Amino acid sequence: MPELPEVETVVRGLEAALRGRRIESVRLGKTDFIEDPFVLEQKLPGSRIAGVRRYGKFVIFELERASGDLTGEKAKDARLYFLIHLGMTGQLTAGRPEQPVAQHTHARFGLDDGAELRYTDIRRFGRMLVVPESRRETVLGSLGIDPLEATPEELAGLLAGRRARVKALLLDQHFLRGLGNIYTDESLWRARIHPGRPAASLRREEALRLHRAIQGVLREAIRLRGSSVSDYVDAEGNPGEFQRRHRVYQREGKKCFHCGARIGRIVVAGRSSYFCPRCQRAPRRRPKRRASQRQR
DNA sequence: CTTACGGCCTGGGTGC
DNA sequence: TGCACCCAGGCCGTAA
Repeated sequence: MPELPEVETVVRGLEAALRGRRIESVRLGKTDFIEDPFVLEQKLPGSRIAGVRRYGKFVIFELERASGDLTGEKAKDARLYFLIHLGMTGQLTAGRPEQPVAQHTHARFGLDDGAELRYTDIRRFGRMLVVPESRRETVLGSLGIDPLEATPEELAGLLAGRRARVKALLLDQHFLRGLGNIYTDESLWRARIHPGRPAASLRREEALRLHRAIQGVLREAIRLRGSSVSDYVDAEGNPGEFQRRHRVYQREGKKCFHCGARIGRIVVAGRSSYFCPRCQRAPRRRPKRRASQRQR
């Protein structure tokens, strides 16, 4: 499941392999995950890949249109953004066109050095769209801050005053951009915070610990080239290694690396949430507002 | 506005 | 061999 570290790994691989290349051809298979397939076929051939970047879980190809076909007013849209969200099972790989084509490969882009960029996606939960500069904000503008760029104060400030459960917020791409189920669970375990805690109930010290945990987990995961749980592979088609370092994710019933208690699973924000019931204490049951009810 | 929740998309894995 | 069912992440609509 591509989250921030996986997308970052893919982007670094693509950047190294594709920067400066010109797209020569586009071949599409199933297109129901593409906003407008015609625009892809129309705009991409002839474009040069000026750079490949990550924004949240999006891969962004910065494209420069050949200068010849641009005039006057349109020049400001000379820069196009080719946005790809890998969804759950999306893979973006760069290789030789003669390599066998994997099942569920729905887009192939021929490049001017003879290489081929391929998009493979079993579930097609991914997304693909081309937007001009002027529409970039519409698509990406509502996303939250990048967890690797956020300062401890920033995160603590955003969590304060929110009644939603902390895990729901961490998963919300409009709150933080880039975390998914694996890295929220791993971060919360590391910070020893129960996923069901209301965000506002976190003490300052806990919020700072969470910030530290998130950045630590993400940095290590990037260093190990992401987690390959089901389908994820990097730009060269190789799996990552961080799944070996998972401490709670999909470890229900196994021993906690901290305390030895059995890892539990509950549903929070509609997602399976793995946690250690001893290290990550459950929030107090909703206090019934009876004056007579006393604590402990 | 905020929050919670159910449903939808697709197809691999599982259990019968 | 078949088949119903569950689940995954993101998103959207609805209700409180």
